[in-house]
Amino acid sequence: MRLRAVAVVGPTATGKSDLAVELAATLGGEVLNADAMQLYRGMDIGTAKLPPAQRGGVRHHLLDVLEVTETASVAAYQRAARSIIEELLAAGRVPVLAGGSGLYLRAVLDDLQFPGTDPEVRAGLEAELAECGAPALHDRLHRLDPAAAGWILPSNGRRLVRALEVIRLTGRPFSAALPPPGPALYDAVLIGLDTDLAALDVRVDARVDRMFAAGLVDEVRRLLPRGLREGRTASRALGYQQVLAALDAGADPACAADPTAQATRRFVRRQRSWFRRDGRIRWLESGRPDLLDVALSVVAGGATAG
RNA sequence: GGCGGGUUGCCCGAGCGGCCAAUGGGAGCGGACUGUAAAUCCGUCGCGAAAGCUUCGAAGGUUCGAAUCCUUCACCUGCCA
Repeated sequence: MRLRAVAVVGPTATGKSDLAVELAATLGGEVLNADAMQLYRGMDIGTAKLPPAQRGGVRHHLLDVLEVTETASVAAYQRAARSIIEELLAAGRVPVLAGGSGLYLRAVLDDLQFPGTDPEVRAGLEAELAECGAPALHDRLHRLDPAAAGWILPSNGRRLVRALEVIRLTGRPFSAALPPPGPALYDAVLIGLDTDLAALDVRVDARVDRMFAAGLVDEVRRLLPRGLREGRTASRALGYQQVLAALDAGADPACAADPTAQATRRFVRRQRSWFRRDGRIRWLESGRPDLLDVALSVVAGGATAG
């Protein structure tokens, strides 16, 4: 069998991590995390990070590589992931990506190029956004780069800031739009795990309950002195965000379970709408008894079991 | 027992005679997405394809016209006893 990368994708709570471990174990590979929040050291329970004991002896990469105070970055992730993938392939090992961060996955598997960033330019634009509002930025973008202004809504401050930042830094229009999925790099096979929405919702609820029972609140408390609150990305993670809000409100943090489950259910829907339009993904029913076998045959090449 | 305040669409909550199927937020449903992506943002959201129909605790009433005014009833709630 020729050496190719594998990516296990799909919404939360479908069993991606477990399948990835099994695939890696069987194929002689290693797992690469493709989940923006599992990048963080100390964020274990709430991100459903596979505990070392459950990694089946398979080496995992890109877990615990950021402090909660650090802001995550797709571009940095892209560089790191690619360099690991290339090393693995060179060593004859199969890279198995697993995660639910759609943009991160595409950054690795597609030819996306992220123009640079500059903290000062960014800060300036963000200040302007706060003062003048998004529509003002959109007006400016419209003058500088009508194409970009056409596909970024006047209300989306975040993306307007980024577009203007790129233009200022590169002096060129920021016309980059997400390309339609082409052949994946590393000859990657994309395996999607999903199941009936109602069933998924039930699994999400149960999973959130388990997280709180397993000590998510304590985990958040432990991360506070390490700067969780100041972390731009980490403080927004599902569960962590809700526990922080409860603590701030002087409420019982255990009450954060409900909003966490709710937010997670909404997240699942966003993930689906992201992955759904990637025609390269071979969707498999999460939890089917022969999952590993079917996945292996998909990896082996084009088998139409499904 | 006495004097108040309240009851609005799945939830919270505006409206206080016509411009109200009823501001806004949340949830739900759908969608977008190139350096915070578990982020950010958009649409939709009583029923109906439409004409139109049925809503603002209940029943009456006043008015050309009421969620908005009056009466009674039910329930919730504040203060004084």
